[in-house]
Amino acid sequence: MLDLRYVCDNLDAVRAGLARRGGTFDLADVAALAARRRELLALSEKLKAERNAASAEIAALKKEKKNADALIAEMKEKGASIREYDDELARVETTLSDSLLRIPNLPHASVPDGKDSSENRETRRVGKVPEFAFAPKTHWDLGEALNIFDWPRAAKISGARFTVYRGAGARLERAIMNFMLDTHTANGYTEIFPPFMVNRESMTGTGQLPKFEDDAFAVKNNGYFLVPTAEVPVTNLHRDEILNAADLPIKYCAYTACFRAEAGSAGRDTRGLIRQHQFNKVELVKFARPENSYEELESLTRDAESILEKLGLPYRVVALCAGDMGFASAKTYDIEVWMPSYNRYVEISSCSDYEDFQARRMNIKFKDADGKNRLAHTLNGSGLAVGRTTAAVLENFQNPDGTVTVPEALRPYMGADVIGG
RNA sequence: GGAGAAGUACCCAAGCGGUAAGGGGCUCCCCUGCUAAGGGAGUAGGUCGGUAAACCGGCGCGAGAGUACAAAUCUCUCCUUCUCCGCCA
Repeated sequence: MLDLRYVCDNLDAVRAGLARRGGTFDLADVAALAARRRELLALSEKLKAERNAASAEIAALKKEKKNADALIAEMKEKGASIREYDDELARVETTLSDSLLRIPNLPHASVPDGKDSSENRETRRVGKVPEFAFAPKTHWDLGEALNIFDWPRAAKISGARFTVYRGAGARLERAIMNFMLDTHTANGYTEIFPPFMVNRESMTGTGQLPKFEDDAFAVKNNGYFLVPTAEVPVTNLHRDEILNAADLPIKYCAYTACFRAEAGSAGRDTRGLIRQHQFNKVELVKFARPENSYEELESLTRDAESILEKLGLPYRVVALCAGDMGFASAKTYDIEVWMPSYNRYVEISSCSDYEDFQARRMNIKFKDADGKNRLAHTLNGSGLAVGRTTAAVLENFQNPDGTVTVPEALRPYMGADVIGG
C-alpha cells in the first residue's frame, strides 16, 4: 500500500511511476476521497470535543443533584450529527482503503523500463551451459524411466498439476530441501516452520488480497487460505509489531509446500515439475532498515544464488523491467536456471524489495535512534523453488545411460552418488 | 465438538454507567563514603487530524457492532488464552 499522504501530495510523480508498470489507475478519485475524509474528520472531531466537555458538565450537575435536561437535549442533537458524519466517514474510508489496497507499488528508479519479460535486463550469467554428446532427455521422461515420479497416479488421487514422488525421487526432493535450509541457516538465517494455512489478514498484508483472490486456494469450512508461498506466513510473523532496531536486519528462511490455483496458465508447462498446484519451496525473508534495504536485496539474491553455485547448476540473474514486476515489489531480480528441456533459462527464484509497501499494510515498524517509529522494509526471495531444482538437477546431470549423477553437495543428503543404474 | 472462566499500559492489578485506582518496573531528582535501603516527581502505547514543529484535539480497556446525553462498565457477534469433558496423530 502506498502512503496516502504521499500520493495526495505527489499525484503526478505517482501517476508516472504507475504508468511504467502499464495499466491505468484512477488517482483523482483517491485524492478527492482523501480530501473529503479530512473534512469529515474535522467536523466530527469538533463535535466530539464539545460532547466530551458537556459530558463532564452533565456528570458534575448530576453529582450536585441539579437538572441537566437542557444540556442532554442539546447533546442529543449533536450526537445525531456526529453519527451522520461518522457514517459517511466510514463509507469514505472503506472505499479509500479498498482503492489503495489495489494500487501496486512504485518501481524503484533503478528498475529498467519495459512492458513485459522480453525487456528484462540480464545482470549476470554464471556457470557453463552443459553440452551433451547425446540427446538429453526431459526431466519428466528421465523421471518416468527411473520410476521416481508417478503422474498417472497423482492424477488419479488428486488431478492435473500434481506429482507423486517415489523412491530416489522423494529422497532427492527432500535432500535438496534440507541442503537449502542447512545452507541458509549456516549463513545466518533463522529457520521457521510456519502453518500452511493462513487467515485473510495475512494474505492482505503481503499483497495477495484483495486483488488476486482467484490465484489462491481457499479452505471452504473456515475461510483460511493455503499458503501460495512461505512469504505470507513468515512476513506476517511481525505484523502489528514494533521491532527492536538493533535486531535489524532480521533474516528468516522457511520451507513450506506452496499452493497455487494457476488460474490463467491453462495449457502452459503441462508436463513435468515446472508448474504445479502444490510445490515445495524454501523461502528467504528479511526485515531491514529503509536506508540499506537495497544492499540487503543484493545480498539476499546472492544468498539464493549460492545454492545453484554449490550444486553446480548454470544460471543467470535478470532485473525485471517495470512492466513485468509483481504487484507489491519495488524491485525484483529473477534467478533463472538452465533447463535443457526448455533449451533456455527458467525462473527458479524471484528476489524482491517491497520497501514499505507490505510493512504499511501489516503495520511493521521499528524504533529509530531518535525514538520515532518508522516503517521497516520487507524483502524476500525463493532460496529456491525445490521442485524446479530437482528438475534442473536431473536434466543437467543426466548421463547417456539414463542415470543421473548426484551433485557433490547433495551426496551426504542422498546417501548415493548416482540415481538409477 | 460441549461446558465454564478470563483478556485493562513493559509486568501484576482495581474499577462493573459520569474525565482510566494502586503496586512493581523504568526515567529524573533528593538523601546518604560506594552499593543497598529510604524520600519525591514523572511515566497509556500507538494512531489520525489541525499543521512542518511546539501545542491542541479525536480515537483507544482483545476486535467489531448496538443501546444511551454519556460505555472499560449494559447487550449482541467474533477472536485469543486457560480449565474440565469428548474426539484424535
